[in-house]
Amino acid sequence: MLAQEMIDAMSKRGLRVTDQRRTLARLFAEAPGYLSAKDVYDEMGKTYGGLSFDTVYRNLRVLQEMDVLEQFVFEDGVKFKAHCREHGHHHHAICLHCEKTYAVPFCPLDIQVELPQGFSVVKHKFELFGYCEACGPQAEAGGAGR
Amino acid sequence: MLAQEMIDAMSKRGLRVTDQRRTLARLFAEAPGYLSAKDVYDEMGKTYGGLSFDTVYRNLRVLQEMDVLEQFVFEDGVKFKAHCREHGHHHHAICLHCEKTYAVPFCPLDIQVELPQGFSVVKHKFELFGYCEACGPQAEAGGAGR
DNA sequence: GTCAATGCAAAGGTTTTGCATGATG
DNA sequence: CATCATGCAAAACCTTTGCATTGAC
Repeated sequence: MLAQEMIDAMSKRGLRVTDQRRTLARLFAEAPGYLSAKDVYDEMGKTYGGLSFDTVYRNLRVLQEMDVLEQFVFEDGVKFKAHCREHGHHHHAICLHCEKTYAVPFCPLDIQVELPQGFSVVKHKFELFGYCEACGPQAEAGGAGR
Repeated sequence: MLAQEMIDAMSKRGLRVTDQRRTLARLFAEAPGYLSAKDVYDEMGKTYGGLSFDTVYRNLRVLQEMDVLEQFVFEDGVKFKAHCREHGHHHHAICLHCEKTYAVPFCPLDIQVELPQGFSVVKHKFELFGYCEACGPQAEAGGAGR
């Protein structure tokens, strides 16, 4: 998602386009992978001296509620990335090194999965973790495993 | 997993079997679903007056490191349950109402999933969320969704 | 000018750590 | 009786909330 698209989305929904939000949009548009609230705070802090944590949280939340950002609960905390442009239902392969995500069009539920007796599925998760072509398995040593 | 098995596992690994750990084992052996640290604290607090949070956390961590307990990161926090007895690789269907988990023997990776170019998989998740036969879809209203 | 966004301060919740006390093997 | 587990207190951490000020439209 381009920074401009995110900004337009905010504007269209009646949110005010501030300097900070422009920078936030650019940050996520350019980020290769996921960013935690702290990542965002640190990165934005370089530009904005008196930046405060609550503003970062507020903006992350607003943007997530607008579907501009996607939230993902990692074992070491919540992180965000720009909403992916992939159309239709799909899943993700996430690189443990660069945390970039790749679309996986296949969905396990499209085939006949044997469910527990009488279980009705509401939601499902299917995620692959590993190393992408660019990072390669050699990245494993210093990887972001866990 | 039976409470006695958990206790034996602790003993075997040189941990001391205290009253509290016995109760903890029983609690997880009897719990239908997942328990958060707070759930455990509240439940154990009924029996132990001066129970402290740090002890609960310490024991949960120790038991998890010993593979007696399984940890699961829900969107609303970390929860624990007794390690499941299912043999071999499998996945889980989790009831959003009672949080009980059911084994799903099928694994998506057993069939030919088209992966991103050059992606090497290290780990994967496949989880189903919904309502089990006992709870039924009617539980949805008061369910533990989110 | 009006209303939303920000910064500041403070609070709430969760999890961890250090140290004296008490219980287990 | 040596050591580990516990309770207590306090801290660290993450996230949220209320209020005055600043800035966008």
